[in-house]
Amino acid sequence: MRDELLPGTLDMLILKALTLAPMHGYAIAQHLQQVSKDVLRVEEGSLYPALQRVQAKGWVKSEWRETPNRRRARYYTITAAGRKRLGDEMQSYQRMAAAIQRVLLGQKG
Amino acid sequence: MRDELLPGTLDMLILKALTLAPMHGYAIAQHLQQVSKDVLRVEEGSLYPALQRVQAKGWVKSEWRETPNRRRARYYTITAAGRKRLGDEMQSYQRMAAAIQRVLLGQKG
DNA sequence: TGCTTCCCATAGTTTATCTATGTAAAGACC
DNA sequence: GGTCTTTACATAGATAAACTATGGGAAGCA
Repeated sequence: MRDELLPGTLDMLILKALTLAPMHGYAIAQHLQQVSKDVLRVEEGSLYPALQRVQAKGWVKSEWRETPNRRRARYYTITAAGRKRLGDEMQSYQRMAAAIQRVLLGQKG
Repeated sequence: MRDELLPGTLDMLILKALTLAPMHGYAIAQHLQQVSKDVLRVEEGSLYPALQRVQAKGWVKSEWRETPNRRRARYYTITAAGRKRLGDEMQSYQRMAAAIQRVLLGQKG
């Protein structure tokens, strides 16, 4: 197991965060860390490549804006395709998480 | 999300399976698939490298034996270090799985 | 002036999994 | 006797994801 993140879940978590509001990268990381009670920590070296990834797939779009603090930041917005994708990923994830629980708890198949 | 497995969980699942009994690779794959109700499918190209990985770390040991079918197979047994490791990995996994659920369900941190 | 926080980004490495492929033996079927 | 399926192990090469390390810059505060 890695340290701060379950591999394969980052894109999903990013998309989920963006359903609440358009956000810049830094805010996404803060949000995930806060909601997860400090369990999920997204390194910048994971976050920004991931944002480029999901944008390249058409799941989010982005634009430069000014933050409330008067700083420039790239705001990401989830697209319709992104919402569709999020639904698929969540379903797949829940399926696997439930399956793993069955294995770990030693329940009968 | 990948297709058949949550990345980062395979070693843990293998170790968990081996707490039930020593098993050969093929049996481990069958066991995981069955207990997970066909959700978890471990490809051979993932399984055997993983078995070498956990053996190299000292979490399992192995020996050639004869199966009930009179075939030769390499049986893997979990070690004390492996049980310790399994406990750590399960705890870490449960922590992250719970954190991800909080994000996906939109609960407050 | 210097420190901290906010914010973006990339290069290079590591790790994990998958695809594809090869070997081989047992048993069933024809 | 020949073929197919199942059981069983293994590796090479590709792909993808995440990490470490590093760089820049602007705002605000001491």
